Amino acid sequence: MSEKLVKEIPSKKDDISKWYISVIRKADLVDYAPVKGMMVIKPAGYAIWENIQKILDREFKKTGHQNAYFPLLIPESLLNKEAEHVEGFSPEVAWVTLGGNEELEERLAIRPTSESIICSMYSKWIMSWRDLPVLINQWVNVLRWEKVTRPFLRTTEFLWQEGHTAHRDKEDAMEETLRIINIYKNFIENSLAIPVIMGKKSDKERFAGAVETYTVEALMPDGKALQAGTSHYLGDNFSKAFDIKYEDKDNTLKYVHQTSWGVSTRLIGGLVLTHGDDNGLIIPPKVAPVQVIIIPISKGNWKESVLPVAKTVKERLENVNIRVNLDDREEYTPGWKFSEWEMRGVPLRIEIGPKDIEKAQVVLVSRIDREKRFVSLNSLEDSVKTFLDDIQKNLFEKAKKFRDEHTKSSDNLDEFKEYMKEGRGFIKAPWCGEEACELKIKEETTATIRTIGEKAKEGDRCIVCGKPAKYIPFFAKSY
RNA sequence: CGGGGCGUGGCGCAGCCUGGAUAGCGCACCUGCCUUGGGAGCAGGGGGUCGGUGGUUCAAAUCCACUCGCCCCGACCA
Repeated sequence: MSEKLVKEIPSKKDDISKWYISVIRKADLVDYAPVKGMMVIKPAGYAIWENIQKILDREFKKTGHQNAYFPLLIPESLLNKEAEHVEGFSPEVAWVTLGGNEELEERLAIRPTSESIICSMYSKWIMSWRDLPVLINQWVNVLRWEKVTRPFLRTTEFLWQEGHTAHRDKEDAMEETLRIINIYKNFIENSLAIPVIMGKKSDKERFAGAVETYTVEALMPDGKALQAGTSHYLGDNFSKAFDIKYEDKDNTLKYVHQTSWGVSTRLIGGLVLTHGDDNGLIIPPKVAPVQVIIIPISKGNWKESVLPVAKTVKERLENVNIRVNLDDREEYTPGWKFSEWEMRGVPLRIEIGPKDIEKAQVVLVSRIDREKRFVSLNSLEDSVKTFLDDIQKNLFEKAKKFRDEHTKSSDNLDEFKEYMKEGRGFIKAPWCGEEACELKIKEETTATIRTIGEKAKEGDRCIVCGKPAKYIPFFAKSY
């Protein structure tokens, strides 16, 4: 696997940024659009998103959520209602000021997130404790005027799902917040094969308007952390700002407690960075639009001998719901096709040639390391399923090994700085809980608290100020 | 938003410094022959006006100004 066949892709190790751009474009996931910072998600990329949606949406529905759709445009007066929220988002909001040729009386924000417009509706809809909880999600686009963009990882417009729920009290809302962050963790680890650490954000890193932000953070191969999903407990901040009250069993009016949560197309960027190699993309089987590519070895009278078998193999796999393609194009050689489908990230390849026909077998080849399994046609379906499962598992194990090897502990600031300079990665270090110390670390290393981690033990001292530590956060540079 | 780099057929680049004739190369594409178990070979062919605008000049891909976009580092950012 060391030899590099696709020479147009720069080495991942040498220059991960160039590698990333090169891979997503050669694998045909994305193209640049005419507007700065905006991208076209092409069919190969969008199909991954559809698979992400399918799996997550099922989880949301299973836990009682329903989908709805709220408008793209938000009146300025609504956006301004929750003070902290406005402050957090106003630098990156795009505005509509004209309707046709008429200047609008009130500017309309293109949603950067939908808390405000959804809360304005909730205040109309929620009257009684019997109306609660409200569990609504929407799959939509949002717009944020980002200064620096990179396809999938940070774009001006992106696709996401945003869940917005309302509950009777803190306990119920907090339970929801945690339920969702666990759904995210399980999905990202099991389906995307990306290990994450789950935890709370510090006050400084918290979502604008939230009481508590829970996050799942993944470590990318360059040692930087990627925020993969967040789930916020909003308390009654928004219900007070938007006047969302219900009459409880005890005949008193109470404010609802809310949550909001989301994951975005950024997950695709994380998937590419985590699993790809110098031959291109590797898509985990569970979300791969094409899980198996069949390449007939076009030799001699292959159209009469090999091709019919290849077609049968395809049908048999389709019958057990495996997403499979047959590349029977005549104009390309098998070797060319191997490289091409590897670059596109198809996790498993089936080769069928004259030799295999004689032996009533096919050759299965893993995208990860080109491990070959020669399997009997009789056991085709089971062999393929097993191999796909193995690939899914191996991708996760590989990523987890990397993550663990790049997670260090330190209780000494100089050592901390050394670690950050060299390999980067997660560093666990005791912290007193003060923002001043958090800022100092950021100034000196550019690392931020990704999650505040577990509670510190008796005797742990803050790595910056030396006072008793409250937590052992995970620090890292971030995307 | 600050510093740096780059925009030339679909992609990757050369040419620019030191202005001058038909803008060149590799890949991709089209036609034909021949091949096919790791990106085959030969022959023929099509396609660009040099990111945009303005200027200097007899003459601009090349010099100057402005502008748009992309990439990297930083700041900012859920």
